[in-house]
Amino acid sequence: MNNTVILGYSEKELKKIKSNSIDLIITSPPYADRRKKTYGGIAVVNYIEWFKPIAIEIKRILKPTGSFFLNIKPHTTKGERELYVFELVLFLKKELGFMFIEEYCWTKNGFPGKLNGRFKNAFEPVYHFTKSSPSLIKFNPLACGHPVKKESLARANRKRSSAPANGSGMTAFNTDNHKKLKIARPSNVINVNNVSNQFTLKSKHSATFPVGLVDFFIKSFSDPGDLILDPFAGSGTVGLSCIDSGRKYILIDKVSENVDLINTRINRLIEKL
Amino acid sequence: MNNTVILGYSEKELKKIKSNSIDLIITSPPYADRRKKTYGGIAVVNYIEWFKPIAIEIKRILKPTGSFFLNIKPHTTKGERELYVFELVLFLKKELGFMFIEEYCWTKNGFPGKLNGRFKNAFEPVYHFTKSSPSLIKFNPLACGHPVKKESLARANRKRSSAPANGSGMTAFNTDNHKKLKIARPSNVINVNNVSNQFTLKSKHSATFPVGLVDFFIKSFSDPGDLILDPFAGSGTVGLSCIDSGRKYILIDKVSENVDLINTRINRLIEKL
DNA sequence: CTGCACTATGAATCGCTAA
DNA sequence: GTTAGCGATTCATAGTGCA
Repeated sequence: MNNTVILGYSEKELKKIKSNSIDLIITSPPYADRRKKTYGGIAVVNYIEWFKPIAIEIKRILKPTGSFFLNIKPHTTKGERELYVFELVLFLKKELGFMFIEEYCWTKNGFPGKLNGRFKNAFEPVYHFTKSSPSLIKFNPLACGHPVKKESLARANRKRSSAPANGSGMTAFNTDNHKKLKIARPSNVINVNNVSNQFTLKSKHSATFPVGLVDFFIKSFSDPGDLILDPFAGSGTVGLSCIDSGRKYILIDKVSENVDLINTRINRLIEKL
Repeated sequence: MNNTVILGYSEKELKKIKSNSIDLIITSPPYADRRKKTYGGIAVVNYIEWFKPIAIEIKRILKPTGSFFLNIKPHTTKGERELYVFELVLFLKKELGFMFIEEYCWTKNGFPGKLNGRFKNAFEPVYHFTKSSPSLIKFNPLACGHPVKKESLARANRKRSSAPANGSGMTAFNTDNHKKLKIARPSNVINVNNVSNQFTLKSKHSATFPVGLVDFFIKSFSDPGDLILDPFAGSGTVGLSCIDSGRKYILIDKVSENVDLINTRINRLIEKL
């Protein structure tokens, strides 16, 4: 069951997947009170209950070395930001037994919008869960590292006139990381601007995450040949990232227009290669 | 009781402050399991219980038009990020009756650390609470807006050859905001790098938030002459921001070295003016 | 005045060691 | 066993001094 796009309900389709068989799961499920036309619009008060059967299957099919990334941000109601996402994260750890590793911050160019009672929203969280201790998790910390800045590198290569005043600090600039790899450790803030798909797609699907964001997690937390799953595939961005990086994918969506769109995008990418 | 620096315990000192008298409260309390030497190191399991009496007083003394900003980020334990901060935010809303307006994201240059099992931490949240509906809250949305980029302004002034294909998007560029004020609406992501205080302070106090971050909230959510409170003043950055922007301040800290440090920094700033 | 060299440090994180 | 404390690692930045 590799490189498949499935039209169906995740709560049913995930049951057909073998336990401990998926290397990485990354998804942006429908947010509460959103996408009413395509996904029915889950109410805030029902959100955890709605997500629970999905989460149980995710935990079952994820490999012990695997990671689960959840992108979700609550909307505002009458000027207040909803808090069901915090409750969901707590539920996944305390009730379902996931380990909560980290919250990443995806920063983007927010929609300018009106000068109303709040600033524009320019970030979304991505929550990172695992089944086992993080020391056992597949992790390539420098896969998405950015080049060390010129000044830092220059300083590393410069001859020291004297030892540092104390034991800390400057010693670091003589490490393999700087001198050989020239790659700096990435941070948990990932800046990828939203891209409009109005010029590339004739579709009404609102773009979820951009491919650059998905790339970051797939490259950092899986290896080529690994199997990646997105149970709410939307426009199929996860599939495109997998093709680019040599991973296999399973994409599930219950909306047939989305599945058509995914196949169109994938075929177009494959033709290019 | 204006422009005062108080040596004392916040849970006691706040009781002396009149109800509905403070325009804005911004603070970064000691995080759980941190600063054991100066603040005793509150355990994760006791954190909400510890913060509750402070929060009750904050709600009492804050004006109905006022805002309360809380900067706190949980540490990691054995590779997992703690979740007590999410529980605290839920508690403040559900049990104490605060309104939760927004989560802001402060991005900074993270501590490099070694190439272990996680990326470096380069952001902290700031949670925004109020006592009343956000439509009643004091808010200057453009106080910290940055100038509109040249290209956006050019587009706004350019004559449209045709109406936009759909109702969204381009219309925003014809607003007063762009054409008259030439100020762009700020976002909820605030990038202020940490600054070393090695040359400005001979002190062991680690700088909490930088003055640029405090400026952002004080200018956006209060007016000149307003009264600002920081119940965990630390090195007194909130006081410096108030002096710069013409606000009055009450700073409280239980560590006498911190109070000395605050007075030194304030006196030095006043001498410069 | 500009530019470059140099330094210290940041609510970091993990793992080892001593108590 | 359990925990507190300390050492090692690491990179962007701003202030300072000097050419």
